[in-house]
Amino acid sequence: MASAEPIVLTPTVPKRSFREQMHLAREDAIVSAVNRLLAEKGFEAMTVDEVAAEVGIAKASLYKHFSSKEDLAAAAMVRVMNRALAFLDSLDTEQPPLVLLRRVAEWTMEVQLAGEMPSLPSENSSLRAALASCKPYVDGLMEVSERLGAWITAAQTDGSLNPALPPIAVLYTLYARACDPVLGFLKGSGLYTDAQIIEMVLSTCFDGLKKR
Amino acid sequence: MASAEPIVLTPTVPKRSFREQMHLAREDAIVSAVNRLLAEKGFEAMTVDEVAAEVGIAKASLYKHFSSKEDLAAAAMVRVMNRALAFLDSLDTEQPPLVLLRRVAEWTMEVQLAGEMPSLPSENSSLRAALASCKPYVDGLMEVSERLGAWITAAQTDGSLNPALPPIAVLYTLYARACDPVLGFLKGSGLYTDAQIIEMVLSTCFDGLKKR
DNA sequence: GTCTATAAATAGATAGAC
DNA sequence: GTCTATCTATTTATAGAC
Repeated sequence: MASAEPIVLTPTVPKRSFREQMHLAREDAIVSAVNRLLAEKGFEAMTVDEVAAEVGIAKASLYKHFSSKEDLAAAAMVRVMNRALAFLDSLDTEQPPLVLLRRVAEWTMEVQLAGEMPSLPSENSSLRAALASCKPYVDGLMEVSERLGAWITAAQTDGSLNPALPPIAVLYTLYARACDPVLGFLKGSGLYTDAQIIEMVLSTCFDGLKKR
Repeated sequence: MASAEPIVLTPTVPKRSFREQMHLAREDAIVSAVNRLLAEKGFEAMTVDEVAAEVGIAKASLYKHFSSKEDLAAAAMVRVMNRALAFLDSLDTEQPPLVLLRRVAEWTMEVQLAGEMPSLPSENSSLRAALASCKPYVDGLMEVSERLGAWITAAQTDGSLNPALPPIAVLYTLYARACDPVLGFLKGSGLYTDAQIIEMVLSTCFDGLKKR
């Protein structure tokens, strides 16, 4: 009968929630390591052994969380995309669209200089296919693209952005700046602070090399 | 005695020259394949087996010409550098320095769209070390940098290039445009011709995204 | 879910015949 | 110098005990 059952001091709901939190925390640590390695050496040069070593768990345990190296990398890409969306949400949309676009470019460069921006997979990498069939990634990318696209056309309408450029060219240019090797080059020169580097690249991006 | 020696109908000098030509032709074919694969998938994803297959020779034969994968890639990088130097030599230096710089950027983009521009090795790739200790490459890179550097300062002096930018930032920006993923993005969209793509990226590079 | 141990495939590089 | 065959190390991924 029911009266024979012992009193349970730790209810199952909080307990499962705690376990889930632990689970998510562990996965977050994994994704962080992947993200860092992806930024440092790219998908091909990154090994699953390195990831496991950096997280401090056995490689086999990794595969309980993610079923392949591509899955691992895709999770990191999804997180970056979500970070981007969160940043877009944090912006004051009352500002002029050009200012918003500039803030976005600035943010991507900060992320890159922090060593947290995964470099793009080359055109026919196995990661490309995995990303293309990863709904959270594709959805996130589309969402970001639509929001930026709206600001781009708005900035072209208000006359601050060059209206001769197709919006898609502007969008791709901003994406490319997020992984621009110029940042690493200038950082490697040791001549400038991160802030100076970002200012210079923002200037070349929005104002161009020619004198104004 | 000497009178007993047979008459040699094929002198050794032309024969060795012919053999050397064959040798160089073979090596050129190898370097071409490496160059193409390097442009297509990067150093890490390129395999020596692929190179051998593309050239149509056995892998072991490759290693008679080049002692390692890094050597193979370095040879391709050296050739690109020499192509760049040859292009610089072909320019009419009577033109304004800004025009010269624009022509250089245009040329690098043409090479990239032709699938012949090797992508940059990531910061701590094994290729980096190999290149750093490859004198022909380092010398070529320095020569190119010095020539471009002279044009950059000249263009800043004559007021056509933004004088607020450190010349090294301009130089690195031009190098980065040579491997700009925007070209591949736009090409992949299928919306524009190669000439249109180059024109757009040249515009964003020199004129910036903002309206002038 | 974590571990140790190992499978299975592939990489770069070499041996040795011709 | 070119080939076939092989070595050695590494890599992705899994088996199976706990």
